[in-house]
Amino acid sequence: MLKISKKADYALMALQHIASVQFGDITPGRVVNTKEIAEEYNIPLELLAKVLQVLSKNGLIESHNGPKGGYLLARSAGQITIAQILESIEGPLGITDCSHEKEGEFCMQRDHCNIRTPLLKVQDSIAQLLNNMTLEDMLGGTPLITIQSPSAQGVER
Amino acid sequence: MLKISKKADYALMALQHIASVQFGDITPGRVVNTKEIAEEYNIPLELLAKVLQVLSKNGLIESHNGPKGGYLLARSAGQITIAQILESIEGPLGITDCSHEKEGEFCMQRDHCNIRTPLLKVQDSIAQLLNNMTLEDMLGGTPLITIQSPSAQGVER
DNA sequence: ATGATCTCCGATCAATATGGTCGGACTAAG
DNA sequence: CTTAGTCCGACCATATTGATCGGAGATCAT
Repeated sequence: MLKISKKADYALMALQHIASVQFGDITPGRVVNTKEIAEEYNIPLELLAKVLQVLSKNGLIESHNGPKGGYLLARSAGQITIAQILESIEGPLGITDCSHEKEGEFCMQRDHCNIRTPLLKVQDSIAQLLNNMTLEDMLGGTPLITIQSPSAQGVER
Repeated sequence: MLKISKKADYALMALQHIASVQFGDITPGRVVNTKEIAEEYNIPLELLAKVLQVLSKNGLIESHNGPKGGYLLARSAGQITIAQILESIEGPLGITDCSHEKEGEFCMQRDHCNIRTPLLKVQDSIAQLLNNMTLEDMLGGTPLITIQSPSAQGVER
């Protein structure tokens, strides 16, 4: 339960990769294209492309067209939260259907609903959790990808 | 994103209702049947029935067959956690596909995966949150349902 | 300047999971 | 023994997700 979609998974992997390349010590500032990521992580190329499109559209990354083109983080890794990434792909956080009810629309159970308040509390807790975690935290937490470079030039955050 | 299924919603509503009846001051220990819950909360009868079957099968509630039959909480409200309820309906908690990988099966991205560890951390936090919240907490948080028929115990509305 | 190639982009199709429904089996009261 | 009421298990329709295809735009090499 509460499984996030594959697309969201791919988005996280891709952004982590872009961040590690862009802010790494090997080739800082390098532009990275879709194909590179897809091959590195065995992600279907076209699907990943679509995911990156959405991230670009939502202002998380910048796209550069043409040969030698690719993607670039729109802001620093510390300024991109997990919540922002997931919401870009899967839409706003909502444990229940009635989380974002507009004025005038109610779920069929609303009038006698007994679980709305406590569930919203749970939702807030999760939101807080995801908002306090950034891409930078992900870089530090796990061993970074290591591109085949014989001179292992210490990769750190 | 991270939306829980309707069935899980219904399960929570039903259990909250059963608990509030069983441990309430009006008719303590009363058995409550599917129809009563379905009508009270406008839930499709047959679907709710299926949900309750699963809860019964998983040992959260006890079923009593025949006329005057119905369901009863298997243990006290304080001993039933939200996590147990949700997992009964939607299966074990798993943010990612690789959360419960058996020995020998790996996702296609596993060898270079860079997000597994941090995501598992997030998952643990959510699990802790859901495990620390019980049905009893839900009873206290919201105004209890009020059956509007002090005289007749039976058909209303 | 121009061609060609490489990139991103939008619309389309299949697979899975969910929401919802139907008829049968059992139990216990009258 | 009859009968009404309950739980139970298998079935179908729909919606969301996963994956795919061809086209438009931009940059570099000639």
